[in-house]
Amino acid sequence: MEQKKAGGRTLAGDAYEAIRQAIRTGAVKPGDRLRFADLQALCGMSVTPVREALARLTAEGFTVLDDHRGYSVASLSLAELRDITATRQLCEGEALRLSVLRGDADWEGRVIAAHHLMARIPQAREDIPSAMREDWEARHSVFHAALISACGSPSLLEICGKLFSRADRYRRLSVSLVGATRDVTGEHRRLMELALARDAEGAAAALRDHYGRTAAALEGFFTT
Amino acid sequence: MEQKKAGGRTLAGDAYEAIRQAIRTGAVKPGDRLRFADLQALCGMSVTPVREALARLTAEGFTVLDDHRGYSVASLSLAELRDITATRQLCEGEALRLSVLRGDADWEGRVIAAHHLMARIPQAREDIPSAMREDWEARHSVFHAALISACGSPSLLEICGKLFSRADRYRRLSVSLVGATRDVTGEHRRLMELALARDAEGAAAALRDHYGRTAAALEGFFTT
DNA sequence: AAGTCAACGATTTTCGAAAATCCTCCAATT
DNA sequence: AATTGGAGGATTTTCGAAAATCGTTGACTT
Repeated sequence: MEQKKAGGRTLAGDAYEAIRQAIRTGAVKPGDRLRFADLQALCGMSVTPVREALARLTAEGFTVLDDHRGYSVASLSLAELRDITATRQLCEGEALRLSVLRGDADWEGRVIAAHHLMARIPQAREDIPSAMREDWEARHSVFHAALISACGSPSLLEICGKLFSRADRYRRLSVSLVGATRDVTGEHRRLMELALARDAEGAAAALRDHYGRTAAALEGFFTT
Repeated sequence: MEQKKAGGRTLAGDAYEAIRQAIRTGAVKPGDRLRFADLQALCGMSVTPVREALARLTAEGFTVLDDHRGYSVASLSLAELRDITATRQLCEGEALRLSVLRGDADWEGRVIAAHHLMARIPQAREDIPSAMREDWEARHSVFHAALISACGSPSLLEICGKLFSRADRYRRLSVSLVGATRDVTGEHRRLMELALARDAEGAAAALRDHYGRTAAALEGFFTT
C-alpha cells in the first residue's frame, strides 16, 4: 500500500492487484481455498510472484495462511464487523480530530475537491442498482483519506488505511440496502462541513456515528 | 504473529525469526541493504523462503522494499519514535481501558503471573549492564500483552502487537540510560495495581504516561 | 569540459521442476 | 465395529538456474 504505485513494475504487484480484486468482487468467496495452480492460471505467471502477493494480502487481512495447508480467503463474520467498526471509530476518529486541528488551507482544498468528485456521481450503478459503482467506491475512499490526511501521524494513517480496506469487504455486502432509511450523502456533507468549520470534536463524533450506522445497516446480513 | 508458532514448521518461518533477530540485536543496522545472497548464507536456505520472510517483515515495518532495488532495514528516526509513541498511547491506552472493564478473574491471574515473572529477574544483564536481558525483554512483552488481553478486540490487539514490536527497536537503544532518573519497576507495579483495582481510566492514563516517559528517555539519542 | 548513451556487472525477480508435507482412502488388525 | 498403519494423490514449499532490471563505468559526441 505504500511502496508500489501501479501494476506493471513487478509481476508480484500485478498478482496482488488481481487477487485483491477477485476477493473484493466476490469472484472468490470468504473461506475459499486459494490453490496456487488456480491463481497461476488466473494471473498467468509462475508460483513465486503469486506467493509474494499472498504474503502481502495476508498481512492486510484479506487472506489467511495455514502452514502446509496453503492460503484461503479470510472469512467474514458479524463479530469481526463489530470489532473492526469499533477499532475504526477509535483510530479514524482520533485521526480526524487531529487532522481538523492541524489541517491547513491545502488540506481544506483536498477535502473540498475530494467531496466534490464523490458527490458528482451516483453511488449505485444504473444497470444493477444493487451494485456499487466502482468509481464511486474509489472516490469515497479518497474522500475519507483526505479528511484524515492532515493528522500528521504516518502510523495512524497506515492503520486507518488497512482498516478501511478491511471494512470495504463488508461494505460491498450492503449495497442492496442503500436507499432504505439512510442519507449517506448527507452524512458525508455534514462530515465535511464540520471539518471545515474546525469543529474537531464534532467531526470526530460524526465520523464515529457514520461508521456506526454503516455497521448497523450491515448487521442484517449475518442474522438472516 | 498469529498463524505460526515456533521455528521448524517451514523454512520461511525460520528465516523470518532469524532475520528479525538480526535486526533486533543490531547485527544489521537501520538503513542497511539486505542482499539475498547474504541472507541465504545467513539462513542456510534458498531464495524463496527468504523472500517470504522479508515480505512478512516488511508488513510489520521492520524492513522496506524498493521495487527492483530490494529490501533494506527500516531506518529509525525521532519523528517515527514520537509518531509510534502517540499511536501506541491511543491504541494501547484504549485496549487497556477496555481490558480493565471486561477482564475476569482469569485475566487477573494472567496479569499477576506475568508481572511476577517479570519482576523476578533484573532488567539489565550482569556482564554488560548497558544491555538488556533477553529473557526480561520477553517477559516484559508478555506482561504488557497480558494487561490488554481481555479487551475483546482482535484487531486492536493485532495493532498493539505490531506497534509493540516496532517500538521494541527503539527501546533497545535506551538500555544505557536505564537506572538514571526512572523507576521502571515501580511504573509497572503501579500499572498492575490500577488494573486490578479496576480503575480503567487511571490505568489507561498510567500506561500513556509510561510510554511517554520511555519515549522521552529515548529522545536524547537522536539529538546528539 | 560537459553531456549522452551503450555495454557491463551486480542484484533482484521469475521460472519450472524437485522435494516435502498433508489429506484421503482402504486394507489389516484388535 | 472401531482403530491403526500406510500407500497414493494432491498441494504446498523449496531449490537452483535463467531472465529481467537497475546503477555504473567509460567511451564517444558536442
